[in-house]
Amino acid sequence: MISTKGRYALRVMLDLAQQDTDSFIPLDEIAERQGISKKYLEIILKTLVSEKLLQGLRGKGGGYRLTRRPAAYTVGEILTLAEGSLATVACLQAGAEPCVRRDTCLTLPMWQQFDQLVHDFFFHITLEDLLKPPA
Amino acid sequence: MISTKGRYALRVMLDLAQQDTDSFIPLDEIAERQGISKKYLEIILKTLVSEKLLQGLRGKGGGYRLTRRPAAYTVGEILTLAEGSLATVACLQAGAEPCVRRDTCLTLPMWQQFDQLVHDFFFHITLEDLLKPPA
DNA sequence: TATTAACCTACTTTGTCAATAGGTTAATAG
DNA sequence: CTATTAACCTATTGACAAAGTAGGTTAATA
Repeated sequence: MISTKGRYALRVMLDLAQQDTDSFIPLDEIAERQGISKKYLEIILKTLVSEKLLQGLRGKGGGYRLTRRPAAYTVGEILTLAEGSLATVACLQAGAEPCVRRDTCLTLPMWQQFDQLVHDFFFHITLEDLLKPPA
Repeated sequence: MISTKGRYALRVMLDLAQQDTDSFIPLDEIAERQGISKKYLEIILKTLVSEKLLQGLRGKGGGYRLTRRPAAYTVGEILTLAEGSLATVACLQAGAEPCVRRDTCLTLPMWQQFDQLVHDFFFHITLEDLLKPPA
């Protein structure tokens, strides 16, 4: 289950991509347009800025803007960043301690296969793909 | 992210399938074998019994047993039951109130597509598939 | 120098996950 | 019959995260 953090992050990135401009767009504007709490968005954008997916500029005329072309962002990287991880089960998360049952676990191969599927799906969709009207 | 509820439910069903017997197996045994808290398992099995995936019998010689052949259970149905839902995003859950943005949402088609993928994956794996040693 | 707007720290509220505790009912064995 | 077994049932707990709030600080521009 993807939480609001991931979904909001994605919507903000798309919102910025839609504006199609090089100037900075203030958070107030984005929050209003998307109907998301301004203060809450702040927290989410912080991560996106620190990981260089967005550039932030303070003061008058400031705001946020993309650092790359929309085609150069994958949905997977945005979600992973905002959510912390896209792993389906705890034992497949990045820093997980090795599971005691991993050698005999009948379900592990299935989870691994599914994780691969999830990865392939989200890392092959770019922001640009989502901008195009659905077929 | 699948919680312990779903993962434990699946492991219990597999455990019972592995025993390959018609007699009832007490929860104590399953819990011990799987290394899961007995009391916690009770809660999970309650759901599985009420939905007829398992049959429970009280008293001496009692316990739990499958109601069908392992090939007649899909992983999807077990997970959906234990987790409540497999929906990826809130707006695609069973009783969700219709989203205000659904007509203009750029991400909705992607979530729908992903949900379909998840469904296809888990509802085409049976308990029997998992019993076979991985290739 | 006033205003704008990102940045930063801290807090609150709500809810779920995971588990525990203890009692009640039903089935069997002696 | 009665003791034992084991499912069934209700309630409670602690920990943690999700979602959002509040208010102050820094940096840029007009």
